[in-house]
Amino acid sequence: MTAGFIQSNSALNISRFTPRQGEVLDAALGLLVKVGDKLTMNEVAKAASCSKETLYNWFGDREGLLISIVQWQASKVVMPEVDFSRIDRVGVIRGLEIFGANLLQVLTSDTSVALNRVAIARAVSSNLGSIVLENGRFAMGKRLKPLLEAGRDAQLLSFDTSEAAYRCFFGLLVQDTQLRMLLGEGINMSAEQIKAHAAWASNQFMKLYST
Amino acid sequence: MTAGFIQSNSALNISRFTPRQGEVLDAALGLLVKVGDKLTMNEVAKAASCSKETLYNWFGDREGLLISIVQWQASKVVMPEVDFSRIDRVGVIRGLEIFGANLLQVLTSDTSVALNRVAIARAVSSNLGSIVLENGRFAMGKRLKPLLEAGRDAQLLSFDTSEAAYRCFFGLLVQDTQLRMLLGEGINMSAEQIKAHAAWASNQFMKLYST
DNA sequence: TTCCTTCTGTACCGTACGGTACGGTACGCT
DNA sequence: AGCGTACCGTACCGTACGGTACAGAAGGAA
Repeated sequence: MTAGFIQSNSALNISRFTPRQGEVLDAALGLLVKVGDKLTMNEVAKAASCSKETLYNWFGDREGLLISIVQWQASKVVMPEVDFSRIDRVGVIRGLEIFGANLLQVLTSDTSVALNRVAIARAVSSNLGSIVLENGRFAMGKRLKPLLEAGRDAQLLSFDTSEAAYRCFFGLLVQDTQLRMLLGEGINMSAEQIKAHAAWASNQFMKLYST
Repeated sequence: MTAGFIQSNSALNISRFTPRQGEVLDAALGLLVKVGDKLTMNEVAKAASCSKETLYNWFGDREGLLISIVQWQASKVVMPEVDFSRIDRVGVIRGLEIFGANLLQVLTSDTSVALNRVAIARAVSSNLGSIVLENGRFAMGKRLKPLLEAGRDAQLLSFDTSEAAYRCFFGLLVQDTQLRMLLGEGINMSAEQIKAHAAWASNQFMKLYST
């Protein structure tokens, strides 16, 4: 059980944005965290020291800018990658703990909260929600499932579908934390608390799914 | 293990709204479910066949109207009440199942999703989020904890705090369902699926917390 | 009847904001 | 040098929407 971090989108941090566009999107993201959905194009242009016309040339319209912000952020998130070559019970638990701590860390970050807020706010009339879902929850599932399935192959875990097992782990890990943060409750989890909770969730998960 | 339904706010369905105000709030709620946060005062007035001036007289401003909608809806939600006089292992499980099924039913309803969406959208600049939290997640905890504590008193369950146990049950029950619905994923759970999932969650919960 | 209260319907005001136009500048490239 | 491209800053337009004002209907009390 070892190793490093991988980009959440494509291998070599290739994104569809130029460096300058990245700067603009960083400024927009920072603003989004501050003011939420009431972010205006004027404010973005001012904060990024670029003209509104450039914003519209690059991103089309406000919706396109928001989508680009989400994709830009997703291209920056890194998650741990695990090595399944030599897997045992302790390795599975370690993998769950590392993955869980990282996931919880991301989900409780200001950035994630802000992006989910705006995606939820616009979910009725936009597909921003599905993009967030795709780059967030769905991408996470694809990361964890190999570990779960390796555990099952090694006769360490028992479940019908890795999807169901992932959802259960997610529930144990996140509980109502994310929703409460989205609703504005000021929850501050230290790195230690996050680690401890991820360890607890991994432990509970093993109680339910280990052979 | 028996019995009925209680109002989620005060005993006798006394709310701070007149019948006519309730009609207006019902119309507003229906509209909110349809169009989400971009609900306008003009639309509400039209849908409710009342004048804008009346809306402002009754509810102060748009924010006040939204708060009133939340409180109006909360005053209509009913949850099952359980009888703890004769409690045993089967009774605890039954209580969890009934409670869980009702909670999941509420959380996956169009109304709940719409209200949570608008509360989340405005969480940065308004206290609507805390009101939703108070009437939703928090009120639910107060309903379930007596059952959990009765189970502990009867030596059937073991946990440190009923809060932690409740959060774990919530996690097992809701998992990522609510977030995905908030983000616009069309999840339709039939009453049977909800019941089955509540039973599964109750069962898993007992594996973790029964003595 | 007259007066008062409460409500509806509509017209109106001010402003914020998405989107566009355009002049001016920096920096290539030939 | 001349030209094109890409960008900044700013002024501007149109509209949607929160909030207010007001005229008049409905009904109740005297």
